[in-house]
Amino acid sequence: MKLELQIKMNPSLYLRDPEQSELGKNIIKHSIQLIHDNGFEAFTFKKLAESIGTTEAGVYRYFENKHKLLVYIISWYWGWIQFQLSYQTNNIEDPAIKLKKVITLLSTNVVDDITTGHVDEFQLHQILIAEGSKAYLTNHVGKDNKQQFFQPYKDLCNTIGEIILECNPKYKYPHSLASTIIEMAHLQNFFMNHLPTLTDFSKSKDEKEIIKYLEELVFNTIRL
Amino acid sequence: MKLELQIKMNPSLYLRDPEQSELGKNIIKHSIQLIHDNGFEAFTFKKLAESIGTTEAGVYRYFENKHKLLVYIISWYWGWIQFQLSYQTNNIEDPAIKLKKVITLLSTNVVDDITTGHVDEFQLHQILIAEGSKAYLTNHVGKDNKQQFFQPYKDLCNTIGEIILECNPKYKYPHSLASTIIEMAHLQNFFMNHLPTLTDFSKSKDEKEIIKYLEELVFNTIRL
DNA sequence: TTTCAAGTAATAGTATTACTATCATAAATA
DNA sequence: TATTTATGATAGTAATACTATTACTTGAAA
Repeated sequence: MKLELQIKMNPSLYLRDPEQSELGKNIIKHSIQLIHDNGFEAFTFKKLAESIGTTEAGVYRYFENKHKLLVYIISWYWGWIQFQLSYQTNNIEDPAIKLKKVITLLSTNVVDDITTGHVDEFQLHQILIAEGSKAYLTNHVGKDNKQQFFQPYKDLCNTIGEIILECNPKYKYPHSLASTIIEMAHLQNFFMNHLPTLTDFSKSKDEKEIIKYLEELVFNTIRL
Repeated sequence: MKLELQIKMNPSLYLRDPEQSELGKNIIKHSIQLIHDNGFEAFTFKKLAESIGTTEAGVYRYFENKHKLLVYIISWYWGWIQFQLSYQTNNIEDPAIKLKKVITLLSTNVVDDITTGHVDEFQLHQILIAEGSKAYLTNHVGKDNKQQFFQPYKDLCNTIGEIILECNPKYKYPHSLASTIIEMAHLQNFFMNHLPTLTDFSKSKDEKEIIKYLEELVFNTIRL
């Protein structure tokens, strides 16, 4: 039996639900491919339409603009990470082990058993590293936030914050530390591969080094 | 006597040196104003030209495109921070005090004595918070890096790394910790103001809280 | 004093992007 | 069978990101 994972998305992100049609699924699939290959700036609905074999207008029936499409796939990713997290930490008692799982999960390209159809999680992880912050670094963050576009990110941050508090109930900055872990897992990876002198992992270029760095950072700050 | 601070810029960033003419200085000044007010995405050379009272072509004589202009003003900022850092830590022996100065410098809108003419450092700090990572989060990072566009950032990161090593010569991740400090000083500030549930500073919205958080993070991880 | 180059301004034009609108047709559904 | 719905095909617009051309101004060298 194959399990199908469905992640519930904020309907304000789309005009027509891309999960409900072949064209919709193709839009998601090819968006991930194209953004991964050429970056978000070079990504246009015209190129996307050509790559799918539909027209620009066809894409616009699903997504108002490319920013919402980016937020959509990023939200999907956070939902998926949230699931992975609850799955992987299920039945684990020790919060320190849970927190280590979190760090590893965020720092690694997870190879997954559970099928998610048209979504390539490896490419999505790469997109998050290079484009993730573009979802919120806009002059319309406030508006987007009011529409709950960043809820999956916030939920994840809260979940991680709770694990941090399980480790040390007196720690004062669980949310900030959670967002630091998330962002740094990605950013140190980007630096390691593109601006290596900003890190200490340039020789090995190994994600495990990032994990070690983050573990040291996190566990030293929460054990007071 | 007023001191004039001149920061040497990478000539590959511009076509004509903006420091050498009134129009050039106006381009820098109004760019900072416009990017600060409307964000980098909404910023165009046409709007810039209108705001200065010149033409689009006039701007293109100085900068090839708006990305290079962004990198220019960001590089200028890192050069300025580098100067502030050496100025403020001059004659200080204790590396821990130096490191605290670093954290405060990066987290705070510095009000400055030394005149820098047409540049508004307060607005620049805000630009760095919201747009800083867009300088390198592109599909042409590699090319830009080869042209040394990120040298001022790297220099700063090395300087901070050295201070970290003065605190603890055995610490294994001085560069990664330095880039973490820099990026988090900005990102936690952005989150505090725009996505407050990702931080623990939402009530006070006070930069001093960020400084405390970062100090705890940094000093707990380097004292092993 | 002329001239010649460098800087600036004004205007026009192009390719691409980010959309919107319209109409036809095929498939699903009532 | 009628009708809604999704898609496809085509066209068009406003804005963006440039490039090119011409002409005027100024200041320094010949």
